[in-house]
Amino acid sequence: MRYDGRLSRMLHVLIHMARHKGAATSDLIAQMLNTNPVVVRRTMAGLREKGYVHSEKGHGGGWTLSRGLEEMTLLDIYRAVGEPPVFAVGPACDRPECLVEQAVNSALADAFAEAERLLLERFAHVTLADIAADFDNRMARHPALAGHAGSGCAS
Amino acid sequence: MRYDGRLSRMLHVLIHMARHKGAATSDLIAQMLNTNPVVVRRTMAGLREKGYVHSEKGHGGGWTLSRGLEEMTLLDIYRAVGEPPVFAVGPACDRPECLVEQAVNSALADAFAEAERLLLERFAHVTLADIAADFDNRMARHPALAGHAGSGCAS
DNA sequence: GAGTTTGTAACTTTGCTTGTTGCATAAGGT
DNA sequence: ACCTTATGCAACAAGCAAAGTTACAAACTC
Repeated sequence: MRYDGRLSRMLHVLIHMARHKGAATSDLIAQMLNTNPVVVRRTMAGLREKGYVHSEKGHGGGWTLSRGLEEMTLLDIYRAVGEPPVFAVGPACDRPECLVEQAVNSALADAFAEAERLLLERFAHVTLADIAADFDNRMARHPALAGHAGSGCAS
Repeated sequence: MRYDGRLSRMLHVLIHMARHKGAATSDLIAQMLNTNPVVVRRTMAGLREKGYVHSEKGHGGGWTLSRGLEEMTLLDIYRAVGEPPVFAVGPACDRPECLVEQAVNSALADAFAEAERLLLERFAHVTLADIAADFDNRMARHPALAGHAGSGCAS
């Protein structure tokens, strides 16, 4: 089963936007993510609804941040992209009649709930500014890799 | 993104097998899971390789447990079904050149690693016998729902 | 008004999981 | 011996969800 990369991609974009002067067009963002502008609009729409970004049409339009990176946590963005299911494994069926299956689901659900709680709690304590700071550290060590170079990710 | 239900299904089957006299054929198991025998063989093959179950051909053949439920943990079975990825969300790309993306991946990877550690540790402490005991409790409260009734799970 | 850019709907492509079919292999029953 | 019952396995088909694509309307700037 393949990963849902929306959270990762949006974090990536938001931090780039913070370093970008003026509005970033869907086209520009799509190039950064190696995808296409329609997909960008689709995903960014969620962030706009929650008030993290703003979009403007027409000449000079595009996307801008509505607040500082220190005011956005991983949890915020996770929720804004639609709170995709965290776990890739889960119950085979939601309302099993079989009592064995109920017992199995219950055991798994307990374990997953605990892990999810830990994960989201951690998400809540990491701001995008923290990640940007980590980026600055990496940048200081490898100044050559500053830009995006359009290379993105081949995978 | 849809769940991987292999772990759940195999737990379900193993507990049924423990209550079943003699070998259970792939066909019988398939009916319990509302699937078909080939899929059962495919998945059970992993458990056989790890030594949790045994299969025999021919008349009276089928699948049998190779050890008691108290000697199998959730972790064991999770590993036997191929250690499917636990998380449904993840990095958009594995070896990003972009330093921003590296910082993002690093932040996410830390959080996921911690949650996964917690989850697997919990898995290691739950035996199938624990789940079977829970089943017995449910059974005591709802004796009418004892069997499978072939209904399985419509979803 | 001309040129940009987002917004959105509909459709196509892609990748993965599951389901299905077909046949070889092995064991038991008569 | 021969037939029936099973697993083992490979190859193919179907279904589904995410991503990509196309097309066009709406809104904004110059």
